[in-house]
Amino acid sequence: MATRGGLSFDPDHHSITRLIHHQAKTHFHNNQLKLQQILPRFPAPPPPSPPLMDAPVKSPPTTTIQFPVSHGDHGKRKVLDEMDFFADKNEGGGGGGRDDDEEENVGIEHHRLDFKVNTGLHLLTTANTGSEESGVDDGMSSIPENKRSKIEMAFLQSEMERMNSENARLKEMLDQMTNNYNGLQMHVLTMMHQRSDNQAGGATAEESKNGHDNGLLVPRQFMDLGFGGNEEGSLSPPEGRIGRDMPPAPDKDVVGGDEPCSESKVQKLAHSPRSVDQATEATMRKARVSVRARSEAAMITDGCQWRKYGQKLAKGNPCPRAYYRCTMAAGCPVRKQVQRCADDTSILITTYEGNHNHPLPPAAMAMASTTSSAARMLLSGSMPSADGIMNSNFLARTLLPCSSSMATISASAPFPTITLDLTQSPNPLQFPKPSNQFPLSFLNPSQNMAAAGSSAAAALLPQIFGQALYNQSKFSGLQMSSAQELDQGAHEHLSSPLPPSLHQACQQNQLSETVNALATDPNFTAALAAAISSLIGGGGGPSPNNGCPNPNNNNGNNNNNNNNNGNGNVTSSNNSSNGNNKLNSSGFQVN
DNA sequence: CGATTTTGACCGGCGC
DNA sequence: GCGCCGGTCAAAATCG
Repeated sequence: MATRGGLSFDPDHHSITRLIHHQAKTHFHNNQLKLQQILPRFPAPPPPSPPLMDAPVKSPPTTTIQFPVSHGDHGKRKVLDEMDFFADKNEGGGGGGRDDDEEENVGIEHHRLDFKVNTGLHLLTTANTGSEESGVDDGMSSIPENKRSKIEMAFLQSEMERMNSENARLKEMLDQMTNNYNGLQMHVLTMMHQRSDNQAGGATAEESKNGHDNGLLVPRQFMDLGFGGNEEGSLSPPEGRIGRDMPPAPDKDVVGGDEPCSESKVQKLAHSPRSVDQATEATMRKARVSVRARSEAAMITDGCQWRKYGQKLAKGNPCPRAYYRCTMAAGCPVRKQVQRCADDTSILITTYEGNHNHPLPPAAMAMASTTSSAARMLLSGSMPSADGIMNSNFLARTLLPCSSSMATISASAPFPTITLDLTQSPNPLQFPKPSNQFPLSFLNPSQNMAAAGSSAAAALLPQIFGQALYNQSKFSGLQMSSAQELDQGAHEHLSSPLPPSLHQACQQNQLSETVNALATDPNFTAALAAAISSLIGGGGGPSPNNGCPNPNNNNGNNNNNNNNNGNGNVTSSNNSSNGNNKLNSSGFQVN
């Protein structure tokens, strides 16, 4: 490694760029030698590089070797040259800037290009891109030092650009393959699950009818990812059910939150004409999906719009619990509770209940599909038995194939609850680190990510947590008929400020990396939190709405109306993050 | 001024 | 029956 092709590589510097440079030059030199053997008609390249790099200098007339150089002499010659070598197809397509007098050389050029393409691996061939650079080597001795260094610099730059783009392409491909793999895995698992359900008599025809019990579910134009609109429609008045607008009685009936798993109610419903559906619905509505995510924000981004309707201090947790209901549609019964973990206040626990009865934006759909799938599977597994016995491992794998340890089921009543823990590290095999993956990632991973789309990351910071969840659900493969649809949705969701390439890189690479990084890299998490804080501008950062209150919740915990902490005045300090609440409600802001 | 948040009060289930 | 507790209501306050 120290020496190659007669050039010495200084191991002390460990300069990758030098190495690349050296290898490229070596390859090119070899190719040039072969060229000269095979195409004796063409004289050995006169020191072409200087003209190549220092544009204005006389360029050898029609010397074929120089031909590519003369193509796109518009300043960014490097790139054009590179493109030329790869795109002989494109070349034929009427390459801009080709002179007529050069036409006679076309055949020769193609011949030569073909040869070059066949001389080695694609990667190496591209390394030869600066074929004219060969002249760099050849004429190196006669070139002034500064010119030589210039040439080398330019070459290195072009090399790096090329490698970066290649790196991005490879990443893309790998991500797609990963997605496909996960999707297939999901399909297999869900089919197995379906079969086992059918055997156990548990997988209901209802679910199948509704198309909710397998991973092949069609998105249903974003409609009610939980139980179909039929159920919600049948149960819920079309509108005016939220908050003050809604008549009290129907609300409670519909929400059913007041009767935790009461069998009497289920039985009552079972006797009604809509018995099975209703019973399932009633139980379903009580099923809860809890998402644990490490976040300093007051609320994770799930794409929905929420309105806070209450806050209390729950027993055993000094952090207040906030109650939200979905406000994206008038009658949406979905509610969620947000509370920080008592043990680790950096963990935000979001518990969802119910199913949306309205269209959802893609980002929201991802979360909704994940949670509603979790709830459905939880119920489908738990309903037949009183204890809610089911194979949690299977469920976990089905929900989160990337990390089977991330989903846990709480057997504790009153509500069957499944917890998706996004605070744990996913299986590293699912997302190999870029640095291991791509030989050209001589940047450290964070740099790599930054290179992939740092600006995009900045633009997406408010969504990253949601995107983490989004990707999680994406890889779960639940509810989505194809990864493309999710991708599309994500593209729509992310589309605005990004150029296509960056957009795609961001979508397919960065976000998945982000998920990984979020779970694995504490530094990244910290940086992310800091960035979010700065974005929010509050600076106060980690004193979110539901952040643990100051320890002055004197009266302690167990007052009837816990939210007032006993004297009603303290609450304002508890909720001192008032300003934050506003932002929270958007559902697209991680506040 | 409408939308949202705050917050004290209220309701209902549950355990004793 | 009583108190605890989780959950919700709804008037007042706040925000944009």
